[in-house]
Amino acid sequence: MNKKRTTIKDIANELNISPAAVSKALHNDSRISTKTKAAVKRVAKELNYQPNHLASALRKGKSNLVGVVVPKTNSNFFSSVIEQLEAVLNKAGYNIIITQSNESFEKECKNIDTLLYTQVDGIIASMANETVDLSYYEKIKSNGIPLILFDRGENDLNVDYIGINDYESSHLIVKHLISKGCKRIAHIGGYKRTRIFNNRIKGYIDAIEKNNLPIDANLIIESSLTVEDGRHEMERLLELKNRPDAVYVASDNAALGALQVLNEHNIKVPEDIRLIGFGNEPFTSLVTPSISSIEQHSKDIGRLAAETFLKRIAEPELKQTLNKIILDAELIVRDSSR
Amino acid sequence: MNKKRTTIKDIANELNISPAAVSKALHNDSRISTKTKAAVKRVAKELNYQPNHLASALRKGKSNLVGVVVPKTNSNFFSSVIEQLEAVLNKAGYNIIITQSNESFEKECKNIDTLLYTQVDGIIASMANETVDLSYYEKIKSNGIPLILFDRGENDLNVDYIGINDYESSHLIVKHLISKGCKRIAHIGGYKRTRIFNNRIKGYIDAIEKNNLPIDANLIIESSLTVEDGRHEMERLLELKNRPDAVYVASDNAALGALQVLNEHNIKVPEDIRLIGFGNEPFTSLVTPSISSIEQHSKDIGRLAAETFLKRIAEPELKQTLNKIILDAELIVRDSSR
DNA sequence: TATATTTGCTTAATCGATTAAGCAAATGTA
DNA sequence: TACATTTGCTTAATCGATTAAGCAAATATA
Repeated sequence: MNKKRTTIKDIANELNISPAAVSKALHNDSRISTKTKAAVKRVAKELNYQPNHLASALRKGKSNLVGVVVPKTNSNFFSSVIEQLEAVLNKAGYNIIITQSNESFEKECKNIDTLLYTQVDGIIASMANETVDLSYYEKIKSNGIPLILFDRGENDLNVDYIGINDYESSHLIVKHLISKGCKRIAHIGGYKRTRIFNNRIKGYIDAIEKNNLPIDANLIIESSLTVEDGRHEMERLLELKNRPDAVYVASDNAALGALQVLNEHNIKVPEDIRLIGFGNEPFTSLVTPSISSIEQHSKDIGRLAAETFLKRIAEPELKQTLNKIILDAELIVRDSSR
Repeated sequence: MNKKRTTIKDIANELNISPAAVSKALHNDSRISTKTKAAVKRVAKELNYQPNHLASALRKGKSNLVGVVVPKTNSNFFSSVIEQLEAVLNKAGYNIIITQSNESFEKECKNIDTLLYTQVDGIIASMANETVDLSYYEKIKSNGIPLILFDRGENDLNVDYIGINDYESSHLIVKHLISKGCKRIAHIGGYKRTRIFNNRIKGYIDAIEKNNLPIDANLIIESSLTVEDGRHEMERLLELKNRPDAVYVASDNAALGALQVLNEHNIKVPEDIRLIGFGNEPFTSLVTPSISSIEQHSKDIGRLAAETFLKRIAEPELKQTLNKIILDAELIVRDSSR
């Protein structure tokens, strides 16, 4: 077993030239003869040379690593965003380090520290539900590396952001439900402190008012949007004297929980109550009845986030400003609201 | 904005001592006085010193990064394994780089190259469905860094492996179904070339024979186990003159597809046909009827994989041998087979 | 008191690749 | 022919932290 890895020095010795010449040859420097380049590349292959990334990263002051912070990778949305990030960034010579916050603020801070410590060249993040204190994100900015937010972002940070139009999504949903004859539309939403959920709530309220329906505080609920939350809040809605005839849930998981409860109570969906989720996770089309939902264009978001990062790296003189890319959301109508 | 980061040299200058002393003080070397250590740490804090990971990694010959290769992060199984890997390895000072193969052999090879190039100290992997050629994994071994496989592994590589007892799982399932009176049990499995799926098939066949039921080749199917495959293969099973009275599907996704088809055909589950999946993904308890499945103990697998890696690092003299940790699987009985 | 040991630091080499500076030979230009 | 430029390489410094080797002062031991 060859204990030691091949270095440029080994190649240099083999050919009786200097390591510097080898380095330049491998980078196709114009001041190296074609003959030498060929020889270097041949020997490099023979000795199975693998460049030492740490050494060049140290010397060049950049690691070619991009840190990614997401709440959890097990949703189709995040894994699909990550897939695109990887595809675009790999092509540009970057690798990504993925970390999960599990929706915990504390874990998120640890992850950011870890990434900064690993000398990443930039961070692409989507915030945990819990995150309100932005000091750790300010830390990234003051470190001088690009910070790109997606989906769960925050205007106050004044950085690049890519997401969908949450406010408009709510309008799409309410309009659709009203067109189906609904008059009492409930909203099981996320917490207002998270900007995207706040936008969905605001969109919901404005759309209801715009369509001359009354606002009923009992029909507007904030939660963490887990399956369990969906179950619990749906049970509560069913206890109301005046039940809703439609429920707009701000996540597919919570919508799934709500659907279970409706099924258990033998309430017909969509006939008795119409249901709409958010995120267009694959299971929405697989459950019975299938759940209408909002497509978030995860692939576009991933691609745009990666491209935005590369743009920042290419033009570091551009000063960081709030630069939002907002994609149009799309309502996918399925059986639960037909 | 402080362009330059603080280095040990800056601290050394501030205190008029050598950089070497600073390095030792920060590592609590016994040959540095308590006074100096305190001063160094105070100044390090004042100047907001962040150690340069690349430099120490280069010098020490290790990056403290561990590469992870999985087919896709969007299942609960893999994201849960990754969560545990991260937890255990972070505690030991390692960070992880996650890559997804998307079940593509080509992508998997690229990922491995990328990880080796990034100088990871080890690789923890679960193979893509497509992977048959093991040369890339041999490349990892010949690189001298530990390789740990989990779930989708391969005996021929002679490395550490952590997984559940697939063969025994099939026995559990068949036994359970027979206890419910089933006599024609079908198996929608994965491809035999993947060891775990082959073991499930062998376990299924042996269990059927052990219970004196006839083997019917029409009831044994190989596929990629996606939702679509589950749908398609279930349709085919329903076309048989002699329909099965139970279906054991080797993945939850495919089981979900099968369940959809059964629902669409108004075939009652479990009364007419019993159904069992594999993996215990959260949605199995959420669909109607809920799907019986095999719990794979993802958290244990993640923890054990991480610990195995750390053991290899701690005792590099131990020579790589086939070292399998096989966990007992657990059958979770739900409505689809009750 | 004379010698041995310990303490607390410094010096300098090192990890491997990159790159500014420089030099000799080859080639071009007047 | 005399000088300028280009070509093709070498030398040596550098990135920042670590560490073997060494040295002087302080302390211990006989």
